[in-house]
Amino acid sequence: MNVDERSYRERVYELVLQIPSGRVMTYGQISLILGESYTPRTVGYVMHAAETENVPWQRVINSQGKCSTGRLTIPMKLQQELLDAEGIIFNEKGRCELQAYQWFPDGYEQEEDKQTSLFQ
DNA sequence: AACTTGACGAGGG
DNA sequence: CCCCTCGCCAAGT
Repeated sequence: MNVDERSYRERVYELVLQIPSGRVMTYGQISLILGESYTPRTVGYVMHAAETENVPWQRVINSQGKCSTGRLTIPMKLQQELLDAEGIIFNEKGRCELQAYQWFPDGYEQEEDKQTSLFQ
């Protein structure tokens, strides 16, 4: 019951489980929300075991809007295909528009000032 | 107990 | 855009 008794991994999974289909979060974003000792790298470390834990691991990508699972067991192609099936569109370079797909939990919405100042 | 290894990210060239 | 370096820290050896 106590939140602090949950393992490092479970806190990450609990957050990932909340990501709606067709939306994504980044490793850095998750680390900022969980705070303390969580860093983008450790979040990535946790996620490599996520496929066996019944969590939508494909909805976590890097800050550039790309999948980065290629080096280990999971082909990047598979992650892209799963996200494509959820309606996410990747360009030729394997990148998607984070502005369109990134999801923020309640209380962590992106500040609007930043979005309006980005004229890309 | 020391050392290595990353599903990362920001910054600089 | 791509490539490199460095900081970060849990887990595995």
